[in-house]
Amino acid sequence: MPTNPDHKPVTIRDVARLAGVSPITASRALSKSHLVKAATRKKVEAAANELKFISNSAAGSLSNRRSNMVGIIVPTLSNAIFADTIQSITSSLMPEGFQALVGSNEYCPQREEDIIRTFISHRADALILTGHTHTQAAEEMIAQYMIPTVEIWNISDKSKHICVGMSNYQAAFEMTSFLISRGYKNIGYIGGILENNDRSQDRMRGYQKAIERCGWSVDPSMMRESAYEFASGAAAMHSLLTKSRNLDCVFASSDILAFGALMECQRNDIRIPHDIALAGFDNTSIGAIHKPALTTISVPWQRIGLKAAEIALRLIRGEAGINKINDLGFDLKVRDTA
Amino acid sequence: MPTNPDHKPVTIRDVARLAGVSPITASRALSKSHLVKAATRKKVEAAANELKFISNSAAGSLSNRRSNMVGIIVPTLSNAIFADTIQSITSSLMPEGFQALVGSNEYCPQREEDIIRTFISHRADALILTGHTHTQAAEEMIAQYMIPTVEIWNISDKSKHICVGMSNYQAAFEMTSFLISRGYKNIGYIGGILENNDRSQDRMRGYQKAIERCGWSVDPSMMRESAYEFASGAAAMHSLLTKSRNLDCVFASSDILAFGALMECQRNDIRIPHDIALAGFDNTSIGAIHKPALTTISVPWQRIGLKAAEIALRLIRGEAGINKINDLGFDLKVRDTA
DNA sequence: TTAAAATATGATACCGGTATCATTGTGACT
DNA sequence: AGTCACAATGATACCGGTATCATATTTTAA
Repeated sequence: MPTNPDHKPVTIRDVARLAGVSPITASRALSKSHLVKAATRKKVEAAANELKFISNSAAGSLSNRRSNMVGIIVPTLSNAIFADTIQSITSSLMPEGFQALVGSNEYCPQREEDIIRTFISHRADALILTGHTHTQAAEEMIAQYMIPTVEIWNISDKSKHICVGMSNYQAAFEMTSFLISRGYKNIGYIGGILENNDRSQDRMRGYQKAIERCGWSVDPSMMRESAYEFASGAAAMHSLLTKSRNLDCVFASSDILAFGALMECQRNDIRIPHDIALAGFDNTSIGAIHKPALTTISVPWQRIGLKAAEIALRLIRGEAGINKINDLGFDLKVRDTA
Repeated sequence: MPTNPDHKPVTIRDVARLAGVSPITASRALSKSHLVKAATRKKVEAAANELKFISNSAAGSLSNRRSNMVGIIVPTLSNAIFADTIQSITSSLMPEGFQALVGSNEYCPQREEDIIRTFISHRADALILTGHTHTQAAEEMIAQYMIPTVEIWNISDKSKHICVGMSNYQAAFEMTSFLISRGYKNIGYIGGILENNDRSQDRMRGYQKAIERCGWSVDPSMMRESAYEFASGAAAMHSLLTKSRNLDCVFASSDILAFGALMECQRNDIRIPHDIALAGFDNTSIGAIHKPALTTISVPWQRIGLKAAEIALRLIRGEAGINKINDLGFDLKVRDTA
């Protein structure tokens, strides 16, 4: 099991020798097969098979300046929506021969910068980043090394990069407007941490805008900022319940938070939606199956992953005519809780 | 944004020229700094900084035969426990300068084999695989290219590789025994898909063994096999409820399944644990916060990730004296549902 | 003071693929 | 038969680091 220092892996030259051709021909036979005769290709393939040759892609990428790797950065893997996005990106990338480099920055742009640096060091052919919030240095590296970059999960015409996602602002606005239209007057808000998180910020803006559009004024005491964890959502709900007696509805900017809030209500024998209505955001599978089922915003994360992977590949291939903003929309899922 | 074909990235030679030293000295200054004078190192660092040099690790790994990448394969990212494991592995790897290559095989060994092949192609320095079930060809590749390999999530003395995890058999055995000790007589079982999944198989064996130890006989009509999704767990519970009138307890081999089962019970106004007791496996965060809180097996997935990363690094460094089987144990979390 | 050892730097070659250009077949068409 | 276009293969060089060994410089020891 300890690494054997004098172990020589099979090289393309070994394959070429066994097949009786030159190394370049062997190389071509295995990658650009249309350039060699079928018979030659067969011989080379047989030899490669015989030796169980696995091409060294470091050597390949050094030569042709393509690493066949795409770097993906999400805030965290502990949130199912990001894990699922990565899943959908990687499964689009793999059949095209691309390997995903995965990193999570824990909502910290500085850490994102470090990850981008190692991705560039590995000469990732493209980057897929979450949101618009990056450090100056990160943007400069991306520009200097000219790495095609796609941003997912939020859209904005202010971004330098191509975006694939939906308007978090608009979705939060519509959900809040919907809640207002249902007659709720005192709508609390439980949002994610705002710092360095444009999605959280936009969702909060959407909530505020909808409140203001009714001529109401936004009441900061009805709003909570909390980490994306069940327990934090529960704590925020607890705080809202104790501070606001007339609360009749809560909009949580993530299903995780909504679920935490729901649990807190159950603990306090508050009936949902009878006593307090509740809405979430993200449409996680748990919210759909739970009873009462969670009213939420359905985000097309799977299509976001597919589209982001597709665009990344097109950028790598130098294709033109790619939309800068790719709005995949959202769905207001009205279910039991509101 | 389209790739500029005649863009020359900064190389170590550029840095060396600017610093007024040879390329090798520049290389040493940036990696093995103890071999150069402090003043020289300063000059080189300044030059690298000035040019915003990012070393090409493909070139480096071609030369020194170390890619600084570790390949990790889990069945899926859609299950929080695996996403969290990857999170904990990558955050251990990153400070040591290693990049994670992530792949998911969707519980299919053939796909795992393909992923391993691309990992070897990228010359991953080590592999971290889930469980013991691999194809013959995969084992041969690993042996031929002598890739240090760690298996996580299950332990077995039959495996060729180093294992980090816990005994799924023992845990299921103890949970079932606990349920029996609580007086339940008709314990149903909802397990994961058995094919190609040693964890599922071992958990089922543990359940069966505990039943048999009491002199009871295992009743296949009390057992269900289902995919790891809420909806499948609910469906399995539905099936159990309709087929087995005297069911008084259900052991689900995963919290996801248990949760689906719980929802199904709520839909049918079956009170838990009053009418039917329920136990899960994995100790996901949702089970802990839910009311009633889920009785389950706590698996130290975070420590599994840390330990696996640590061992992978030690294997890469050629250290000796690493335990073949690393049993990190488990905890029976007795909560509300049983 | 001088040899020996240790430190610092450099020249060259090589890792293992493939881009590039050159060469040799092969058939088509005049 | 001869010219041309094209298909198939090969020789060489290069991608951008670093291993290896050689050389120059300084320090230590005798």
